[in-house]
Amino acid sequence: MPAVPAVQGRAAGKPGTARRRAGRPSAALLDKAGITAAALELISRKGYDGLTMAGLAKELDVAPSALYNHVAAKRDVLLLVEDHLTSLVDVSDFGSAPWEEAVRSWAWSYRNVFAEHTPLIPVIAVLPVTDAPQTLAMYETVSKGFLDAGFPQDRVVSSIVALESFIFGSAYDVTAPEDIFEAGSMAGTTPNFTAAVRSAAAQSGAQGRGRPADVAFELGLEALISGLGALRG
Amino acid sequence: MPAVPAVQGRAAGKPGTARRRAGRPSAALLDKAGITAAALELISRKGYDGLTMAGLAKELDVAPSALYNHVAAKRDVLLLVEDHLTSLVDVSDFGSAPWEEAVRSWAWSYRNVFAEHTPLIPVIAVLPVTDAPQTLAMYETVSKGFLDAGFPQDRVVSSIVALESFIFGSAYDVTAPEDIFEAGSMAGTTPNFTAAVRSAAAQSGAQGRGRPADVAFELGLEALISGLGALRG
DNA sequence: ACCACTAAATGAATGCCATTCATTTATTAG
DNA sequence: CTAATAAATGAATGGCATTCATTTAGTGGT
Repeated sequence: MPAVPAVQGRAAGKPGTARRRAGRPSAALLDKAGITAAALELISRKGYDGLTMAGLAKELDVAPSALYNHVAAKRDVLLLVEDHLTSLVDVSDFGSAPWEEAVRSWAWSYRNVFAEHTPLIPVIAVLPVTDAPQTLAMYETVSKGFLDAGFPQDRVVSSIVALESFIFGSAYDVTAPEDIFEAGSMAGTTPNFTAAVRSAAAQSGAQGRGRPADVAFELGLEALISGLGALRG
Repeated sequence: MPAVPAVQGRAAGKPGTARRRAGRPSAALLDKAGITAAALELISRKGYDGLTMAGLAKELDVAPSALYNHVAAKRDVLLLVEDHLTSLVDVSDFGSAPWEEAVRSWAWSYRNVFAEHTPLIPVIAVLPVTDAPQTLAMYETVSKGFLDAGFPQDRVVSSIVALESFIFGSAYDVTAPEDIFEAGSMAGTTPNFTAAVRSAAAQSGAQGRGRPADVAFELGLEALISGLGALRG
């Protein structure tokens, strides 16, 4: 177990750098924190398509196979990233603000964080919480907020799951192109839909309303907040 | 353009079958409908991991490269499958039942169809409707339902998007393992969450309530229906 | 009737990717 | 001191989507 892992990356592989010889180095080059940081850096620079085990290894100035001493598979890397991102979600209003407001700020923050990381959503959705301590911590804070707000204990998890489902779906929506609903040559066959799309576009142009994805998210979130809020005892 | 494409598959590649010689065959072996059908068959048999271009080609008794005369990339195959699945979504209550009920049956049907096909969700979410005629047709029907129910034109699209986001997120939830929320060794540090999880499990065991994913979906859907319903003029 | 063009197939690459394994070297436990 | 373990390299491996040259068959124009 490495006590204090060495600084990682070291100006990743300058051309002239002497090749490291085989065998265990005196100080470990890798650890989970470093792998996570490098993965995030790589993702922000090249996107999720650019996140390959080979690319990650290069970022860390290490052979690809070295990564497998620390993670069993690429999925584990995604898991590390996911858990780190969850720690960025703002839960601070739980305990200090009314339930409605706490949910509102949590949900917006949660959506915004994962809108940039939608490839993780399939991973999260199936991820046992045991494997993700930060994620578990978030659930604890949110659960306490719901219980303190008077939710019956047996409705808390379902309510959170419902909100989360909406949040994940909405995160995808953020990544959609602006003109996703333009029917093009088919417009003639879909008069009602086409009119609705045009009307929404006109609205968002004239009014000071934000991006379509934000409008839909606000609409759905407020509906969920008031609908779920009615469950409180 | 093939007038009447030949029956496809033909007991896919019996060992003894003579190898087809190179060159264009008299009757086209492939078309989009056949590719779609074979893809669905393959998916249902081997799942989305088993849906490879090579596997699809084998299913159709054809060389992999032949597929590229009909689709530009694998993404196009997914698109064909997506559009076909959308045609299975039940929109029949729009026009014959009250708005609330129509939305309810549509949403359940939509979720159930895509719960088996979550790998398509990232594709759908970014898919311009022009490329998917069945999907466009669904939007038309649903839009008309909203307008007839008295929704202001400029809120229709946002409302549908909000519902869809919830539906997609909930489809993932269906695929989650039952014990996803078991905190295991960390349970001690998350008392509120752990209690809520146990309480929900007890409820669903004692009561006749369905799977957790169904409970959460119903909860969120009813909240959205009543929240969005308030927008009607 | 001929000929150029296009459509639809084969089969052989190509390059990328995650993962595995044998090997080497260093640290640690008994 | 020695055996076990940890952490690195480097060389496979097998699967994957995709491309390209080639072959054959239909089609439209003169």
